[in-house]
Amino acid sequence: MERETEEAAVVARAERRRRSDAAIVAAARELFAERGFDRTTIRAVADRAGVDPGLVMQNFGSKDALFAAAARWSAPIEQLVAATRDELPAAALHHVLDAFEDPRERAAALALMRSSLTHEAARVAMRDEVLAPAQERVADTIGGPDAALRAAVLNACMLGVSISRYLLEVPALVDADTADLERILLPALERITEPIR
Amino acid sequence: MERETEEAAVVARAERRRRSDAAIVAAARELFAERGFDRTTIRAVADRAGVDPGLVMQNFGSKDALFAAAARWSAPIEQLVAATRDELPAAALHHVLDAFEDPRERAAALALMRSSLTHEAARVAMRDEVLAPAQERVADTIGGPDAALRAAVLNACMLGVSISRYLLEVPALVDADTADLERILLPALERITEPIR
DNA sequence: GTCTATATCTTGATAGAC
DNA sequence: GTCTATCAAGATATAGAC
Repeated sequence: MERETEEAAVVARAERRRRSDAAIVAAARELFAERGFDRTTIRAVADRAGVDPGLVMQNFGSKDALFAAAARWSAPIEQLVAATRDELPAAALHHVLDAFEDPRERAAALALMRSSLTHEAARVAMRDEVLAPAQERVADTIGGPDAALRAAVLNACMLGVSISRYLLEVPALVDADTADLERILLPALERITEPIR
Repeated sequence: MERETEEAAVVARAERRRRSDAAIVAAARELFAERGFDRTTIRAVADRAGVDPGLVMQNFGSKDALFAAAARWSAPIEQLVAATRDELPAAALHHVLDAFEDPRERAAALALMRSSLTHEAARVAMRDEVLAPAQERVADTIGGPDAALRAAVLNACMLGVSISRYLLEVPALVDADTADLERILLPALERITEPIR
């Protein structure tokens, strides 16, 4: 009997730990997304998660490690690899816009994006783990001598629209819906991915 | 004679003040461009300018005021208003790229751009004093119901390319020269500014 | 597992000597 | 005009009690 209660205690402890960590990561994601890395404090994360600041350090080790756990953004690139050249512009557009639909993914994406200009780890993650894989897939589908540059420009345009819409909050882009963006953006993206004349 | 030496002293004092301020603003511009608002300290600015930290506060009052003096970016929009609809894509492209040629303007532009995602004053300045005026001029030239949105998307793409190239340092964009960017980007921008079919 | 207390550092800003 | 000295606030991180 003693054995069982011990096991139960271990399970309960692990469960509590799991819940605490989940709450901490969720709170960190939100705050990093709202304020960026530098202006987000361990204390503020602990407050929002309803735990003690010391616990955050205990469980994650450092602020940088917490950021890495919270701002990891892995947009699924299946739709990107599956797309033919003709489908590429629409696939790229929705590849990005879809990321801002699911609240969790949205917060993680915003956290990484907002910090990518002022936090070195975020910049490298954005460039090498988010943009580079997408660029590679797109370049493969485009082909030709300028493929890498064309894919990079396509990426850059989608990034600029995302930043303007979700971070800078440019009115015209905030007010626009998905259909508006498709109507204006798709023809332009087609000119980037189209075969060399 | 006493009068004249007094005047000379005043002039010399004003001259020294002018030089100190210029050195401080130049140093601040560089550091804000390199590290952003939060990671730039008054002490670091003073060090690079070769003056005392106290002098920076004395002459500018606050870190925010120093940022406003250093990161003010007023890209000339004459070429943008003068452009016809056909000339608009090229004018918009060079409107941006030219800003990164002159070292002083480049540093001021980078300072504002880098901080615009994490510093509220920089975000508002970027949105309302840099993007909005350009958007207005472009929209006027484009005309039609979607003019504002089209102009905003054009702005966003140029911003995304600038951020990817100068801040994130995406290799394919860093390696590209002006001619490369024109070749890839211009046809795409034309699709944004062209008349409704 | 969780929290308290605190060490250590760094910041923006101020007061006053020179 | 410029610099020295210092304040007060806030940060991350650590050690140890519970």
